[in-house]
Amino acid sequence: MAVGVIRPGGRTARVRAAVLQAAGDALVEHGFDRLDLADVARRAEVGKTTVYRRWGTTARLVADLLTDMAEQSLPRADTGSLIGDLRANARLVQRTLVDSRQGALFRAVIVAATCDPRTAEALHRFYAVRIAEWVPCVEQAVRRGELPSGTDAAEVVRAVSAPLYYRLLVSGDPIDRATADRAAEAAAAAAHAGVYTPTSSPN
Amino acid sequence: MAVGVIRPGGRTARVRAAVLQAAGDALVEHGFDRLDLADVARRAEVGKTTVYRRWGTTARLVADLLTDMAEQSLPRADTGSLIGDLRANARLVQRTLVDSRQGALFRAVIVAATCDPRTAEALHRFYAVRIAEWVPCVEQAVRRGELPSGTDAAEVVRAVSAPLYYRLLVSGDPIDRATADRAAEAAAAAAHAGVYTPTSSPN
DNA sequence: TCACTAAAGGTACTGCAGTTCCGTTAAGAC
DNA sequence: GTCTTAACGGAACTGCAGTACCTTTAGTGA
Repeated sequence: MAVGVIRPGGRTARVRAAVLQAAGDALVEHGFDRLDLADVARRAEVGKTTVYRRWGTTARLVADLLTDMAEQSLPRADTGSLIGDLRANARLVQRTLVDSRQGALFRAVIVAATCDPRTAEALHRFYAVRIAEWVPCVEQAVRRGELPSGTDAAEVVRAVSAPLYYRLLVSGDPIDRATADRAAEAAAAAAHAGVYTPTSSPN
Repeated sequence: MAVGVIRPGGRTARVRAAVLQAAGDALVEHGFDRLDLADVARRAEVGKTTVYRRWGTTARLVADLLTDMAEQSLPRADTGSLIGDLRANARLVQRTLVDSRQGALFRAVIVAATCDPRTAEALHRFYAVRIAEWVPCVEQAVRRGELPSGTDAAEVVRAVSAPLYYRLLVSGDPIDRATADRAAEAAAAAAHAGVYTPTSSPN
């Protein structure tokens, strides 16, 4: 066998899957600050040396978890109207952040990103993928004439999520369905008013 | 002297001030994850035992730092128009988050809040104070007839900050002045459309 | 099926964050 | 001033996260 050949098949992949699963569980239970690689190894029934060798730090393990999460993207909605699509997106984000497992996981992952540049990059890629998935909703609305042409679609999608993440991380206010709907309506209203077109600057 | 008397004067206050200053410096330099109480003690020229005894953990030290920060609130603007006031607020937040010291400090403090419930409470109080400071801008706009009566003023103020914090913590997109202005305009447009009135649900 | 070696596993070690213990300093009541 | 004790300080200790080193397992080309 040739020297330096990478072996992704079988065991290696199995170990990665087990460790990422265990890492997710540990993050949900203790949060990122109490994440211990030896504990992850125990849960994954894998040698702790392996975890330290392949990932090195908790932040880089989370970065790998994120690239894994980015691959399982959820499909966007297509309700036929902008507000319907944005509301569907807002409610999806709301449900995710409120869910005890997913919410804890997202919080942990965002914290991890502030500790390591590579993890931050993985997080930004993850959200770039998620946002790109919903961009067509806004582009369709522009084509239907619901929104001014030149509207920055990605910015509209970001505007829907922003108030929900703000509550999760900053203000601590509850994230209920009404909040989600308001976030969708606010983004739609601002887009209608032409706030997200590059040229205009109303008032 | 009576038993159990608290001694806040002189030394105790001096130690607290020195430690909080040192904690801020350390947070800006290393971030919350690499915050070491022994290092803080060294910077503050204070015994490390003292820091461990009075604060115990890094998260609780940050909580104390936050209550200290909440006391030095910045005055709100009064430009005479809603969009003027909101833009002033957005630009203030933008400058704060972009500033290398303040930005790092806010990031660290938000991370710390995810690690300890008491720190989270301190963070939420801090933002409650900051938001309350700007609420009158929106209330004045309602009185001037710029916005529908019944508008949730605090929600409008939160809506201005949300996109900026979303970029800081989640998407990683740059936070420039144009972003700040757009955040202010979006909040104003949504408020105009009646999104932040409890009864209505446009569309 | 065999030979080669990438990758995993086990165990003993080390450094340092966090604790304990006890002596010292100074705030504040009288 | 003087006495009490809250609060600080130094130094030795401990437990565990992270490392080093060597052995074992199993993926893959021939």
